[in-house]
Amino acid sequence: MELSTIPLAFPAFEKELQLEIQEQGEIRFFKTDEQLMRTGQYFRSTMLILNGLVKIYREDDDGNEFFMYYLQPGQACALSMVCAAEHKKSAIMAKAAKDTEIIAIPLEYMEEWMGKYKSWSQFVITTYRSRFEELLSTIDHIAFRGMDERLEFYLKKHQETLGTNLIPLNHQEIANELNSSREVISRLLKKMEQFGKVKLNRNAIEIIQL
Amino acid sequence: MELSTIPLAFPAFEKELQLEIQEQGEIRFFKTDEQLMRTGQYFRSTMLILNGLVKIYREDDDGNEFFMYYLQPGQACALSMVCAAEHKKSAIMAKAAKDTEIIAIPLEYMEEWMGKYKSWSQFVITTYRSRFEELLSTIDHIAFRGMDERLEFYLKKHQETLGTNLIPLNHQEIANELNSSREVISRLLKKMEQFGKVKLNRNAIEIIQL
DNA sequence: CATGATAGGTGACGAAGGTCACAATAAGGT
DNA sequence: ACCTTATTGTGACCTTCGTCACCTATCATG
Repeated sequence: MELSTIPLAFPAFEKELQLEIQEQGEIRFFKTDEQLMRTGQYFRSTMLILNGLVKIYREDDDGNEFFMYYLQPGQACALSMVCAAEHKKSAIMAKAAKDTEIIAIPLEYMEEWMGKYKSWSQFVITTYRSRFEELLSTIDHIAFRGMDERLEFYLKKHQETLGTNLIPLNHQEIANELNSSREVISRLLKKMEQFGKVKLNRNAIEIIQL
Repeated sequence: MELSTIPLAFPAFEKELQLEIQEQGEIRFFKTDEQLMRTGQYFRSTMLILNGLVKIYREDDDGNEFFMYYLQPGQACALSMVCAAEHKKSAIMAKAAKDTEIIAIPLEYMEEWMGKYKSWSQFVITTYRSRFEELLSTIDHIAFRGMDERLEFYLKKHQETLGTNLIPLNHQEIANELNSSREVISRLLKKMEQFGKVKLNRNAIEIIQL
């Protein structure tokens, strides 16, 4: 299986790089809702997503969590790169949003390939770049916008990423990810329903139009 | 002058890279409080700080601003790298906090040097990495902490960066940078003064102990 | 179909922080 | 010294959001 999925998820990599990844990387599987990394962990490897979907959270000392973004096949966890390179412990959590297959690249190869494969260094740069923009937009939302707008944005993002109008989450889960409380989310969703923006079902939210 | 300041600010660069920077880069001076870039601008170059100090802000559509971090000599603006590379317009503002000298590197060299000079690609990665961490910590503060803690953190950062206990800012300026209002900052500062953490002067705050 | 268990709804209340109006102090120039 | 202006202090009030208490609706399972 590895023979086919690496070129599929990372077609831009040189053939030799793909082979090295296959040789040196360690494939791991995670079922939906399983944690790929937890806060406080040290990394000695970075993770490339082969297939599935991964949710990245920030977590503070008191256990509050906070959704940041999704990782899709062909992407890598920029945080794990940062942490691995600086020998720092993670302050993030990653959870499988679907059944997910990843390949873990040990730190030493990560560094070595930077000089050896142009497509790898390109990939690392692009990863930082896109996550950087993601973070900036996250900051905008929490700094400048209220909970109502953040909720809409959150739903929109899920709609795009999951490619469906039916978001399979309950109010409590959304509240956790926005670092808010269930009641507040319930109230705001109700208001959105009155405006015809969504339709509320048990354990799912159907997006009509945002 | 260029002959001396480039190696001084960027000692890790290869000799040839330093020479290329000097040849292709354009030196620019900014006086305290002058803007280096404004929101909405397109970049065709990235900026290296030679000396002085630069403040980086995020700005939203309604003109609210929001302090993110300082750039010191030897550092580069990661945002300008992102924007230049993606041909997107800036959503940030940069302002000289002291009289500042920078050198602007056109996009084409930025790309070319990535493959040509190991120290350059190393530098770009490190720049992303450290700004990334800066952003994460910013997110933590606005997501999980109240205004009081954010204010203390803000003052601490200024103390370290400026290397002095006398922060030359008035309440209005601080409020803008924390995206709050003058009255709130005044009240919180007063409270901190009562706790013996700071001493308030007109147009300046003296840090006693945080 | 009875009974928990889980999800969602709602009102009351409080704390944080934004806004408004205006008073009280400096600082600086003339 | 006096006037002007910029800065800071303060009380009243409002909105948003978090929290508590408790209720209702829905689902799954025996």
